[in-house]
Amino acid sequence: MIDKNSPVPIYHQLEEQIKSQIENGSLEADELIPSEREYAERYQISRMTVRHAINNLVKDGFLHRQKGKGTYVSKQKVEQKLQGLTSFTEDMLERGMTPSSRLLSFEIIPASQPIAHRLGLKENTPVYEIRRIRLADHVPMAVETTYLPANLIKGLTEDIINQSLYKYIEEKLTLNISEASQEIEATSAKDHEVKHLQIEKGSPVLLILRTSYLEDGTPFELVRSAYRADRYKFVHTMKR
Amino acid sequence: MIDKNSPVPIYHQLEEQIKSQIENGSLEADELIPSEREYAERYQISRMTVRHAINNLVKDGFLHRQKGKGTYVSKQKVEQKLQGLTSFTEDMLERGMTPSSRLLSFEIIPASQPIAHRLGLKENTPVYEIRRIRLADHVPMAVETTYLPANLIKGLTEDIINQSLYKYIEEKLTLNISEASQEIEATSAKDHEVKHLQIEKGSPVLLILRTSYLEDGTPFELVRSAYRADRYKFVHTMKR
DNA sequence: CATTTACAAATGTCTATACCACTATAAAAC
DNA sequence: GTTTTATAGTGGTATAGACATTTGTAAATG
Repeated sequence: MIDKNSPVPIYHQLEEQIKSQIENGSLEADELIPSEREYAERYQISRMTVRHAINNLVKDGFLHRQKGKGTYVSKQKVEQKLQGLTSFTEDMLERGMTPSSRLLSFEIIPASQPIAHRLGLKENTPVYEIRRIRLADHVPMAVETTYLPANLIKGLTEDIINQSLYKYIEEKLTLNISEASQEIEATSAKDHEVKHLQIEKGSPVLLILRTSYLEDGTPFELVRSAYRADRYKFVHTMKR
Repeated sequence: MIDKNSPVPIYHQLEEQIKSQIENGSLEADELIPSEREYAERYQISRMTVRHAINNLVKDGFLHRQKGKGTYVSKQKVEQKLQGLTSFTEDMLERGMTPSSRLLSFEIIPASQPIAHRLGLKENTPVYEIRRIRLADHVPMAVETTYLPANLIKGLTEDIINQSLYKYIEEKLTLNISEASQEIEATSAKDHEVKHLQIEKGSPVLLILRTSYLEDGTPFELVRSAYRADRYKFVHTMKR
């Protein structure tokens, strides 16, 4: 079960083991899992290592602790997936749809004041501007405009943004994407959105403005998306 | 600085101290904080205790670690507040507005199939149904319908929901609120929403459907909110 | 029988130490 | 001068033990 000589840390092995026992049902919801001391004894590992594993599972909502009693398995939530910061492509694949894009424009422009402000740049700093129609199963889903600081996200090409921008940022540029903040509102479709999304004039659209950050807090991406309200619903979870 | 005899844990004291140093600027963004060994030496505490404190701050996005180098202060995000699961009242106060409510109805009804399903109940199980108009600075902001399992959230009164429902659940019922999942979409206002929100027919509204969970994963609340799109924007952050 | 007390078991906090992997730099070798 | 090698410092993992706090139960007490 636990391989002490494996390069993968013991706490992570135990974590995965408990998680799979929850998922395959051998540990049921509301059930008390073995105590920390029992895990430690059973696998001949330290109790602190067991705590490390269990703490991670508590943080992710799989378990919850009760002092003096023990650690219980939490019920599976209805929306267990589709959380966290994802790209349009990742999002659509999760929903079981086939994502594609139609590129409207791709250029470097000087940042306007509001865009510069949100990206923490000086006005007129060069930024990539990428305008796209996003499709799901070949039907227009959203019109999207992305701004990226050209001095930070270097060497962008059409190929890269057609593949995976996040993958490029994380693997080629070795930058750590940490989090994003979003503003979500409802509006009526503007003229160009009516055209691109093939909807009636005045139809409601879901407007999402996202600012994404690297690990050190630097904003690296600003995305304005206008989604067809009849085809898209934003889903997320949040902690108390 | 650190009081070993305090009933508040050492790791928590250190956590608060570092956090306040970040907030008052004595630790600046991108700066390397003292090493774990240095904190341990300086306060004569164990390095594991220091790690406990730092890990919590990393989890909350105040710091980020880099193996072999050290631990850095992260830049403050623009939207640092207003994250996490909050009530309408908490939300409005954060936004600097004065919240109030107008109760439309408050009764116990048998749960319809869709409501029962989302709350993990059998059909016709009794649930509280609370219909309210939510106001901010005395202007209608949203119409809201809340469903609560009557067998779980016992003893509800009008007084309680006019005060703080979450406070009642957490303190009087001693239940631990853990998280919520939300579905957010844009629609056109229905007739009754037009009336209650004092908006034009066909105006866009932001529809939020929230299911809230206790620590053990039990759903305890279902809320359907229709917000005036011209006055409300939903803001949140999410981790990669 | 009811109440109090004692105890066992669980998680929570904390210590002191050890070794690993990674990074940057200084010293040594070429 | 350039390359290699050693070294020191950092966070990452792991150990073995100690005591505190909370909870439930069993035993002692009234």
